[in-house]
Amino acid sequence: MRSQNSTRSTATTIGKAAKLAGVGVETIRFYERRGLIPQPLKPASGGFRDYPPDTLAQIRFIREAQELGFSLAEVQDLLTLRADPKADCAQVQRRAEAKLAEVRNKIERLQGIGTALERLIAACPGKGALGACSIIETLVAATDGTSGQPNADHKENAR
Amino acid sequence: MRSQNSTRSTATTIGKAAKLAGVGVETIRFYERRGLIPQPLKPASGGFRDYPPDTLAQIRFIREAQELGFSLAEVQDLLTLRADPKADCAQVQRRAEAKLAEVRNKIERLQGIGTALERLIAACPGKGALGACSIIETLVAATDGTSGQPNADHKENAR
DNA sequence: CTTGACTCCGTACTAAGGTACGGCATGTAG
DNA sequence: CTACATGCCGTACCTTAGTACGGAGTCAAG
Repeated sequence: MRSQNSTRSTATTIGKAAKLAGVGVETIRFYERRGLIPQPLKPASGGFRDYPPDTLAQIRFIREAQELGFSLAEVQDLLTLRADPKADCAQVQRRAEAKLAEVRNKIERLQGIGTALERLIAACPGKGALGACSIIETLVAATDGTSGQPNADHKENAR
Repeated sequence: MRSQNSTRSTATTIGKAAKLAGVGVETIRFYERRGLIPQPLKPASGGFRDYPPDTLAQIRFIREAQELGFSLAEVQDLLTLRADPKADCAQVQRRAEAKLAEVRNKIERLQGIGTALERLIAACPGKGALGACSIIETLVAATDGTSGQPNADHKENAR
């Protein structure tokens, strides 16, 4: 039983926070150390830290961005877009636009892989041996990237 | 000055391969060790390995997929979709479809982040202090994610 | 034939992103 | 009140994905 601050909402301690955000307790502590999320101060009255929903959302965001190919450093970058109250908006806008371009680029490239997979699926007759089902060829055709032709006379580059 | 030999052009040794694929020599060796790419055998006549364009394409594909959030293990998974000549097509198709679903999911989530960024950009008046520019809030609204909170009494508590 | 750049191979080290562990403090249940 | 789960904190360890290094061997030019 608590005497002070007796709202019956069972404070979100780190363990619950971890469960709610879908990460491990240690991960939260790690993010705190890295400065990716703020560490809630423990109540002066003593006891455990209480993680606000805000921070939980932030943790989920971190994981989300990470799974989509952003490093923690980049995520931090994204986070400062909102975390810095003294940056002026124009600057934030520029950075946001840069990130947006990155995101759109990622989307396009993923669509390239998606298209390649679709073709691969379509190309397979559904049964029997394959051997000609090449995502890479399809992918290269879909996305390209300085490809080389098979059997091409490949001279150049003397050292 | 090189020999005027049309059928035989300076073999693509590992160094050139690395340059062509945009990775380091050591990375190629690492991929070989991991079984992500085949290691060309050295010519019986002695000398250096010759990397076929096929393998170069594969290396580029690996990097591509990796930057889009696939681990090397997952990339390997993608690669076996075409590398295994004795898997029957139906099975490959199933796996390809699963991967395609993953890809589409990634795209959707990226679009969520993209939308959030767009809103962030639009919301900023262009000048002045912000404080209300929150990608996370926007993002959470756009993508959501495990919106299950057991009787959360919390709203705005600490700041 | 010598030089120098490059290959080959094994082992070792690094960086990022966590995970685990041990010891003590502190809330809650029985 | 006592047990026990959980919080707190620091340090150590792990996995993934490379990088670097050292001492050979090899090729191509000068």
